[in-house]
Amino acid sequence: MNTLFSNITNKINISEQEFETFRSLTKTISLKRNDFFIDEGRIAKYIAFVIEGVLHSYSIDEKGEKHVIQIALENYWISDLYSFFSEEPALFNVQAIETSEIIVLSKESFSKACDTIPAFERFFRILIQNAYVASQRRVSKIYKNSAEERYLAFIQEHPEVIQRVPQHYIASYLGIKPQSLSRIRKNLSR
Amino acid sequence: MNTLFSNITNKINISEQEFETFRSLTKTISLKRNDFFIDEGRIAKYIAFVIEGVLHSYSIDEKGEKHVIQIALENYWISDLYSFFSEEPALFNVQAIETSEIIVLSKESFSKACDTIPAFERFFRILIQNAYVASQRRVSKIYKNSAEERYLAFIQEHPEVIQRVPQHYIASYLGIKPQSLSRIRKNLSR
DNA sequence: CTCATTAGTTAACCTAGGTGAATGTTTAGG
DNA sequence: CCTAAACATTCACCTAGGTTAACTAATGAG
Repeated sequence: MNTLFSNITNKINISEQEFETFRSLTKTISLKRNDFFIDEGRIAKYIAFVIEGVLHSYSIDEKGEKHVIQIALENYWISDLYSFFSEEPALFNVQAIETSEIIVLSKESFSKACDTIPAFERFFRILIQNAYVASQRRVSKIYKNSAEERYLAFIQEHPEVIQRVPQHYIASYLGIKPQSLSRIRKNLSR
Repeated sequence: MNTLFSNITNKINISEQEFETFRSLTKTISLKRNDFFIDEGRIAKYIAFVIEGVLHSYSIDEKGEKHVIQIALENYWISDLYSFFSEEPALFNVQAIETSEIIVLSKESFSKACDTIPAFERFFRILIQNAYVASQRRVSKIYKNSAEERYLAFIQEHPEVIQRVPQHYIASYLGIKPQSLSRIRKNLSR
């Protein structure tokens, strides 16, 4: 069962033939643990769909601290969408957490896809829209909930991530230090 | 000089004629201080462009706390874009801070605009994209900077807002209590 | 014009989460 | 299969920002 096909047809209606046309515009690449897919400061030429493995996006601040933005495992799209669409330098790094297999789409192929299959324009609008909503939810959660509440919500919403991703990535995603996550987990375990 | 026309032509190329077509799909409405433009829980039927005045979007959490998401003065678009595009109930309220004049576009008119003037599809993709980037920047700032740093950055980036909007809106936007903003301002003034 | 309401300030005290450092545990890769 | 590196835990101490509450200043509706 093709995971990319169902990911797309969940959002827009396209025929298998159209999907094949789209698929021919993409290529599949492998990444080893810690390989970079996108580098902060360079233009993001591709967006990726994760077939196998886990990637994450993050930025580094002036104090050298890493801040995880997104953790993407199988069946998720990841990139610096802003850089991809605007062709401005990327604000984030995107890097593999474990050995991964991804399908990548370049900006040119994206344009071709939109030209030949009009529904794709809408697909990518929805993709950004979802990313936007996710980002807004995140702002809301930071303001409304304590780190402990955010951690509990994260476990609920992403149990698979908890299984597979080292804890300090999750701490960073939640906006706290690994030590603090440790403390929170300890309190919860009583 | 038409502020809406230049707002649009900054992002896409359209003729004056096309703009007039677009303009005929919109209507202008006035809001008094505290009037609601969008209610949390109901579908956002419109997006607004502010001609005169100030609006803000916010949500209320379980503890009854208000959290300001966006403050929009002249020449800004505001709505619950997620609700507008997905036709799901709005996550936010949008309300006038002072007496305002806005141009509104309904979902149907939006579709018509996209059908008759293809470039508009792109215009709205860019609108969401910008909203998305703004939201991501906000997450970054919360994680990377202290409340004082965020306040200083806000003054830099939005001096007009500081002039015109009561301080507690800004405190809420920054994610702190009005008392804390007062304290920060006091510390800065030495 | 005026007064009730809304906005802002200050201060004493509290708490969630950061810091630094020591210690234990896993794991990737030669 | 071993070991250096990466990851996780714990603890003592610190600090930014929250809380409560009292007080002052500004302002808009009648």
